[in-house]
Amino acid sequence: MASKSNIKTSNKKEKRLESIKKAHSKKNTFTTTMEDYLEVISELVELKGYASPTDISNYMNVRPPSVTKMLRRLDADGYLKYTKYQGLKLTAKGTSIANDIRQKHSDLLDFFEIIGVDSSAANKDVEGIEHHMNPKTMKQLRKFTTFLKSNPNLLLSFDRANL
Amino acid sequence: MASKSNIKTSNKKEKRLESIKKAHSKKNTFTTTMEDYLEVISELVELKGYASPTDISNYMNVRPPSVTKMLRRLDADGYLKYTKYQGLKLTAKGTSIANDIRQKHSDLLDFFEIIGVDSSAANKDVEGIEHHMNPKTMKQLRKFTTFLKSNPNLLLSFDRANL
DNA sequence: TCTCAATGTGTTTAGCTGAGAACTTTTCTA
DNA sequence: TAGAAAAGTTCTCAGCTAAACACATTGAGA
Repeated sequence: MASKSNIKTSNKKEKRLESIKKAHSKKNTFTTTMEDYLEVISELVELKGYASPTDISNYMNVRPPSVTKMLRRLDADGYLKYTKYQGLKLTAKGTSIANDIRQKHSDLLDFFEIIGVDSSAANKDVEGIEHHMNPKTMKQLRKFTTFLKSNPNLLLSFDRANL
Repeated sequence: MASKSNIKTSNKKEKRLESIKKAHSKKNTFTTTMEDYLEVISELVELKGYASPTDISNYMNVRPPSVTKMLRRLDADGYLKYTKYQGLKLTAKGTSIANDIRQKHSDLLDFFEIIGVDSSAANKDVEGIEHHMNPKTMKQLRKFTTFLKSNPNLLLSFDRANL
């Protein structure tokens, strides 16, 4: 009886530990939505020097309360420094991620243009896939695109075949 | 006063209509997870002639109750015919989607192999992006891959440059 | 200084995905 | 063929993401 009871206790403890673990690991989750926010913020800063919640709300097509919530989260996770009513500033960590994703975006667009996808469709696809490409894969793609560009005759013959 | 009251009523009616609309449109949502299930099911059927909940559970890395739930959903939305304890059968609609996604998967793998992404990384990326590629983009990519394959010397010079 | 637009907060809603426990059905085997 | 084992199902619940509404607060310009 005593041992059975101990087993039960042990199971409970395990469950408790597991939920604590989950609760903590949650902190580290970085979602594609967060990535999108960082991308938009970085572009706004480049465009007009700052990024107001209202601007972000417009570009992300979400309501201002959602923006505030996300800004607090991005701040808590160290991607930017956000002081209410005072504006925000990307940290090194946030800047790095924003640059990464913007680089991916433009590299992918580049490639899609080369293979003849019209820019409207290309943009749509890129937004979907840019969050799922490993750095290694992007590196290869970049190499390949560079190679293609350095051999314009190849592209010309593809374009001819592609009529 | 009467008019104000009318406006309120009108707003309420609008909201009611909107929620009805949402309730109905919900039916049409098709998620990437559903697409994954269809893909796995289709592959299992090809492999061993049928797809049991346990098999699906293994391949999807989820517990059986989750599988049952998804099967009921896929049935309700017309992607397959599912009779409990009796097995399932993809409908034309479900087959078409499964084929589409499997085609995308292999075309993307094909391309990644050509540009020199190792198959482990390639597989991982493909799983992420296959759900986000438009048919038009895939068509162009397919054309491009075919073009490359029909000009092996191009690939050779890329491989040389890529050492 | 007062007002109004912008911004922030707390709370609620909605959806997706998944899991555990307990039960039912089917299958296997002794 | 009975009865145990395996497979499948149902019910209930939880975690997470995302967004909206209602309301409170702030601050900049008339």
